[in-house]
Parts: sequence; structure tokens; C-alpha cells
Amino acid sequence: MGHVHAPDTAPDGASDPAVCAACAVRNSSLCGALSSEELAELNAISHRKSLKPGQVHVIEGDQALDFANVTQGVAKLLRGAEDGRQQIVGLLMPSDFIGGTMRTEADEPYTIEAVSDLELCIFPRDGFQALLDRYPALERKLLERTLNELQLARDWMVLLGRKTARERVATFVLHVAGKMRNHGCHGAIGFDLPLGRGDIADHIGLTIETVSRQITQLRKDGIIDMQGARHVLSCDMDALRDASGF
Amino acid sequence: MGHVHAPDTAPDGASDPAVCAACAVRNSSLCGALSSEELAELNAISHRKSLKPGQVHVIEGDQALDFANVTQGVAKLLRGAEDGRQQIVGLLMPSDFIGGTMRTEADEPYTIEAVSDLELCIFPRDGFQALLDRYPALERKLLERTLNELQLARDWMVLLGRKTARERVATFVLHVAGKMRNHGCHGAIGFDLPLGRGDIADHIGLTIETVSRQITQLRKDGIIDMQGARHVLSCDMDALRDASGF
DNA sequence: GCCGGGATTTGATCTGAGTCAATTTTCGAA
DNA sequence: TTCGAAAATTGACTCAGATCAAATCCCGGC
Repeated sequence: MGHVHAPDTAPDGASDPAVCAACAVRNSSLCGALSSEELAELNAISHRKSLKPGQVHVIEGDQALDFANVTQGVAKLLRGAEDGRQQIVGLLMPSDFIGGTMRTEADEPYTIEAVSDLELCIFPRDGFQALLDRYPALERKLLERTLNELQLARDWMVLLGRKTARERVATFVLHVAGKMRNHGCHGAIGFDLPLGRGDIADHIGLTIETVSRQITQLRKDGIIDMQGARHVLSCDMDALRDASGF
Repeated sequence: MGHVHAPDTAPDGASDPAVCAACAVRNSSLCGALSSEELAELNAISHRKSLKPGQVHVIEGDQALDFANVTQGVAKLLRGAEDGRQQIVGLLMPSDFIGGTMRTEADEPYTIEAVSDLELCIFPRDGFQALLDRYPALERKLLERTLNELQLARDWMVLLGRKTARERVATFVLHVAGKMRNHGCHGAIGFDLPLGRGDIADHIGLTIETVSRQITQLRKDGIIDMQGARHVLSCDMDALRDASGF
């Protein structure tokens, strides 16, 4: 991980802007829809930004970051909560795209909070929308991703509305395993949970204690094998799917 | 309600196809993005379909309805549940748009179930996508609506993940009042709840009994005034917003 | 390697919402 | 207008998960 030699060469023979050629998500992100020339144009209006764990960005109305790619790190997308209660409505990983309040009057703000060191590639709203007008492929890709997100959000509604504590935790682990997709999570390959117990709780609508108890239970049942609190050594995908409800 | 004379005349002077001119959602639906000519083209590939209360449509893979406008009636968008459990992930009212699994491998099906007499205007997937390619305004509108839906879904996640029973019911009433927007729901104007107790429960992640108890409580507290089980005579919007949590 | 503080686990107890079980209401059909 | 079935309400009791309260673990800094 981390060795990127040979920058991609686009089909038309021109080459990507340097930053983009080195970008870990050149092809897997939205940018994958663009040729080198188009990418150069997008790149011209973009800028990069780093966030340390715990730092936040508020998304609302104007100057705030309105469209961005996550190029490195993990972040949580938060909603609500002047009192303690908060709900994580999305988990952002490299190649995920942020933004989309578009022209809707964004009444209440979303918050992006970095979980690990985070790198964003930010596009000012107006410039980005102009590009959207110009490059249908970009807009199409954005539409597809948004539809995907919508589906995900709706699946999460099922989790939050109808699943038991055990099912929720199992679903979460399954979901992370999928996102990590470390070549399958079979055998002893393993991966780290990107969130601590508290954040997991806020994502699946439980408390820290309940999350902890359920993880302990899944371990005792031999469905997952862990080392420490974060590292999953292996998991029985079938049993996990089974435990995750429907 | 129901008196539509004078069909709209589009800016360019041409006139809408007859069915569309008579359509209650000509302008408020996706079709609002189209001129009369464009509408004619869309109309050419569309067909109408009626569903009686309780009838369902499954959305998946292929031949199934993949893109459609709701022109009349109310439907619920369901997810999950081979056992009893089901979650209503969306409420569909006139001018709402259904569909959008796009090319994603739609692993598990969504279901549309009519709540009242339902009228759909259906567009076969391929033809619709071709139009999407041709008319950027249509695609843009679809993107905007999808982003809206996503926002709604995420707000609902907060409800399902973090709100108490009372807050959920209050939020639901508020939400319906907004959708109905019978000129404000102040005074004695009133509106009907589009769902029965069971469906409300499935939408906000509670049981029938709890929903019933909470509605009773809101009535006793003077926050809403009802006649029968369905008809809301009036509601104190501020108190309701207050009771709905955040 | 040692230390310290936050994160996690574990235990005991409480409670909001679920479940089970009757009524009572509502509303459409005759 | 009456009737009957489905929907809604209400009550009694249960339970999954929350809350409160200690341990214990773990990891980074020294």
C-alpha cells in the first residue's frame, strides 16, 4: 500500500495533472468519469485540504465545502444533536464523494468530522456545477453515486428501524468488511474497524455498552476473531450475514 | 381541487400532449423540466397504470417498473422483511418520482404498495435513459430530486436512530402537514393522515400500540386536534416542532 | 519498560417501548 | 340506519437495551 509508480495514462494519450496522477482515487472516485483534459480542468479549480482527527467541517449554505472527494482517511458525516444525541448518517472513505445540497435551501447543517488524518480534494460549488453542465459523463456518474447513497441510506433505515442490537452490530461489521474489501476477509487477512465503540454506537443507533456487549458475543460465538478492540483478524462471512438479519 | 381547465401552454407556444395537459403534476413533477416538444417525446414512451389499495409492485432488475411518476394517490416504498418486520423507507405522493436503481445490481427488491387508489405514469427504463442523455435539464432535475430524497432519508435516519416515541410521532405529523401543505395547517383547516396506525408504525420504527398511545398523548396535550382516527383538524405547529425533538 | 488516561469491557439495575389481550371505535356496505 | 369487520385504543405485564457504576485494558509518550 502506498507504492504508486507508473501514473495512469488516459485513453487519449494525454496525461493526467501531476497531483491527479499521484492520487490514490484517480479512477475509483468521481474523477474516473473524466479524461485527462477534463481532469485538468477540474483540477484547475480544486484545492486540497487536510484535517486532523476530531477536526470538523460544517456543510451549509455557502462558502463551506460543498463538493469534495475524500482522497485519504476516514470521516463521519453527522446530523443533528444540540444535546448529546448525534447520529452518524454516513461513513466516508477514500474515493467517496461529499456534497450535494445543490440549490436546496440547506436548512440544517451536516457536519464532517475527521476520524483519522483526512485528505480532501475540494471543488468550489460554482465551478463544479459549471463543469457538471459541460460534462454529462460527470453528471451521470454523480447521479449514479447519489442513487447508490440513497439506497444505502434506505438500507440503514431498515437497520435503525427494525433490527435488533446483535443484527445491527453484525450488519455494521459486514458493511465495513465490504468497504475495506481486503480481498475478501476470508482466512486471517483482517482489517481494522474504522470507528471506536462510541462512533459505532452513533452509527447504528445504540449505546457504547450495548455495542461492546454484542461484539463480545459475536466473538464468543466464533463469528468474528479479533485482536485488541479494533483489529478484526477474520470473520465468518456466512455466519455474519446470517446474524445480520435480512 | 380537481378543476383543471386551461391546459398550460409552454413558453415556446406549442402545446402539451393531451394526457399531460390534463395531468395534475405536469409542472410539479420531473416533467416540469421539459418543454412541450420534449414532453411529447417522453409521453410517447410512457404508459399509465392504476393500482388499488394494497396492490404492490416490486422494483428490481428488469422488466419491473423502474422509473415512474406518481400522478395520483399515496403509496409506500417498502424494504426488507420476510418475517413480519417491514420498514417503510419512503412515502410517495403525487408528483413524487419512483426509481433509480439505475445500473446498480439491485440485490434486494424494493416494493411499492398502494395505500389509496394510485395512478402511475411509467417510463420504460431504456427509453427513459436515452432521454436523460438527450435532455440535460431532465437529468439535472432528477439529480436534484435524488439529492433531496437522500437528505430526507438521512433525516429519517436521525429519527429512527435517536428519537423517542413521542418525538417520532410528532415528527411524522409535522412531515405530513408539510407534504399536505393545505395552506399551512393553521386554524381549523386540517388534513388527513395518509397512513393508518400500522403503516405509521412501520414508517417511524414503532409498534401500532405505541403510535396510538403517543397520538392520544399529543391530543391530550392539546398539540393536535383530531376528528376520528385519520383527520387532523388543527395542530399547533410550534408545539409540534418542539415535541419533535431536533 | 513504565505510566497515565482514555477506551473498552463487565456488572447491576432501570425503563421506554414491545407484547399480549381485551374492549371500543370507526366506517363502509347493505 | 344498522351491522359487522377491521382499525384503533387501552390496560397489564415483559423485556431488550439504556443507564449508572466499577474494573480493566490498551496504547502512546516519556
